[in-house]
Amino acid sequence: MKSDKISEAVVRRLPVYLRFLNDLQNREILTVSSQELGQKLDLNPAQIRKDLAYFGDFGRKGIGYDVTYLIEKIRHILKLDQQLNVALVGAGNLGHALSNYNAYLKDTMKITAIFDSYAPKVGRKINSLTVQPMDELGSTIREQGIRIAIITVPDSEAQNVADILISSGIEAILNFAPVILKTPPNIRVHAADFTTDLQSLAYYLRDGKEESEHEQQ
Amino acid sequence: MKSDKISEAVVRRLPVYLRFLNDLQNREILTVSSQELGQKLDLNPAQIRKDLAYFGDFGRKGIGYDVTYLIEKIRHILKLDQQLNVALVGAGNLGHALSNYNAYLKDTMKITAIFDSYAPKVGRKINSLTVQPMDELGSTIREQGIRIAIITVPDSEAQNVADILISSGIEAILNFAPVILKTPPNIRVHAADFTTDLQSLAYYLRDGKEESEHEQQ
DNA sequence: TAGATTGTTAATCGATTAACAATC
DNA sequence: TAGATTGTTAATCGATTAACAATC
Repeated sequence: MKSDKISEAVVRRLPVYLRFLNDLQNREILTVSSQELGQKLDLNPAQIRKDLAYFGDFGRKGIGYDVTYLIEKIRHILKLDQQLNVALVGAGNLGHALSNYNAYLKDTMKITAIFDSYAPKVGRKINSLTVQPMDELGSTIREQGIRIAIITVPDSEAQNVADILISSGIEAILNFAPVILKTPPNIRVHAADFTTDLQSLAYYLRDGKEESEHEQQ
Repeated sequence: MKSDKISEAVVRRLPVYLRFLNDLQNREILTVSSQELGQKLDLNPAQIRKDLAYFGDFGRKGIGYDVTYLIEKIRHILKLDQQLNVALVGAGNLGHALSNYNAYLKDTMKITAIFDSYAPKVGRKINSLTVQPMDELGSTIREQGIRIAIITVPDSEAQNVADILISSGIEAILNFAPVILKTPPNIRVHAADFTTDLQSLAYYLRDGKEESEHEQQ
């Protein structure tokens, strides 16, 4: 059955499926079942079948899923079957690191513009991209048809940068700054804040006596 | 009411509360209600009260929560009231970037050792830490009492590094490599894979006609 | 045909939210 | 006292899992 509203949990699993399917394709495996998929990805096979069935009948009863076909379908669902240019704001160490992932993201998604407000950084080259000043942001976004931005500026600047991005027409933001951005409801924001990840990880450390009853899942 | 098993969703919100409370403390605000908290963090006030109540009665009816007291409590729950040393494996760009967050994490969590398997990187300095070879990993982890590790190596090496870390006694891993690590159930792993974030973000891009009915939440 | 595996409905489980008595 | 706000129970909502008919 098609459409309904798709939950965020489902959407977040799709890239995970895609990544593993690409792997299978590289190993020239033609077909995969929800059971194998579930085993490798630590997910319930019924969940995988259900996730995929939201978008169409991609499998064949008795057979499983054709790897190449499913890749194509998921890429389409995620809109990765078109070139998506990404802007990166904040040319610090983290921004620098992320721009290296261009190769991994292949042709479909690519950081094609880097901005920084700090004058001495402007004009420097990062992997063949030249760091641009913030006042070129609007025009570059329009020219390159950029719809997604990554924020890697210090937290004190993040909200301001987000506001500028949004007024320049950006639709989605991946925010690495450890702050909660206030944005209009039609802008999609994902938090990629590793300090939160790290701190929640500490909770699960074992600690001798009194709390050894929380089973770490 | 104390204990029960705490869900992961609850644990992941605690660092978010903590971050905002630190903010309030810096602004010398003494007290906060679940309503204000909910407003700023985009969460339901009842959820916040319930989350906190799992761990104790931290609030005062009619008043709210004492900021300083609540910070202290959450820090204790997350085990951030002790020094936690963190190992970082992979001295590439991303590893380099993360080591800069030491200042942000304050005294409680700190990257205190960096490892890399690539000989020319060994011996280099990154923010006052010297990159160590992989064969010093076990001894350093023991000496420094390190219990948490961050993996920032290429995906092809990630599983191998994880195995080494686990056999050296690490309890929790923050994994930046875009692979699903196979680990024993008593090891806590959080995925910090920004390629997944980015790809799921693309799903929510607007696209003219046929799919304009998925409301982006 | 027999075995495998999907798509889907129904059952279960868990998390979020509403409501309110207790109380500062 | 009146107003505010907690902690907690009950209601709701949503997501996961089990089960199975359909079918390759």
